Amino acid sequence: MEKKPCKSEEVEVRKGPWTMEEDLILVNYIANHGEGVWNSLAKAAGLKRTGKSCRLRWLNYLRPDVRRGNITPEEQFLIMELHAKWGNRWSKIAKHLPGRTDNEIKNYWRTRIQKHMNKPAEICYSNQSDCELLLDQQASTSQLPCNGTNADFMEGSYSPLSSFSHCNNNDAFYGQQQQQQQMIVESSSNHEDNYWNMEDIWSMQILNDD
DNA sequence: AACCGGCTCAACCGCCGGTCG
DNA sequence: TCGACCGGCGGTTGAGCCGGT
Repeated sequence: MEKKPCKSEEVEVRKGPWTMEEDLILVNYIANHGEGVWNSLAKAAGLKRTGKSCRLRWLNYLRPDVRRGNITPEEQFLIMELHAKWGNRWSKIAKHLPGRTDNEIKNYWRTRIQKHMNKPAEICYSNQSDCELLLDQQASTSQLPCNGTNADFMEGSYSPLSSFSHCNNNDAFYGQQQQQQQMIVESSSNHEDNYWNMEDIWSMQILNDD
């Protein structure tokens, strides 16, 4: 009874960046068994990771409906509007941006929006015109990383769905995957052998799924 | 070409509330 | 009722990338 429970099993807990093998194991396991108790899942899948780490990796990166990069002007407007309303309630804000994670929104806010907060026009953005003012400022400083152009947005011709219309697939699940893969391919075409994208992960998962 | 500083974002940390035995 | 466990959340960190000098 002197032995502390579980301590001996905590010896080997991996931290740091996830490897492709770990991603594959996690995706494969969830595809076959679904999400469950994360600590148990980590052990059952044979991952030397904490349940928290697995959950975070799945929710922020591996989940098939995660959209990555290319925050659209409308999303930016929504983020600013909801942040003005709720403050740093990132998960609450994320619920109103399908496919976006709280972590991504949080990062986006801190790196792309917060640094401009000293500018007077950005202090109050409770309506569309305020947002347009901000977007106009950002356009002049080339700070807007998005698919749709500012001109599209200003002229009202831009639609948040239009950038993804090529993915209008009956199978929403794989449509989102394709959309995600395309974005990743477009944004990181110079990745070398040490990198991989969700196409790699999911194609391997599909192969292993039978 | 090398160095440096700023930027980005994946991942971790610590805390809190809910649930269950 | 209480303690252990778990998930969720917001804040923070650090490695890698990139552009400027």
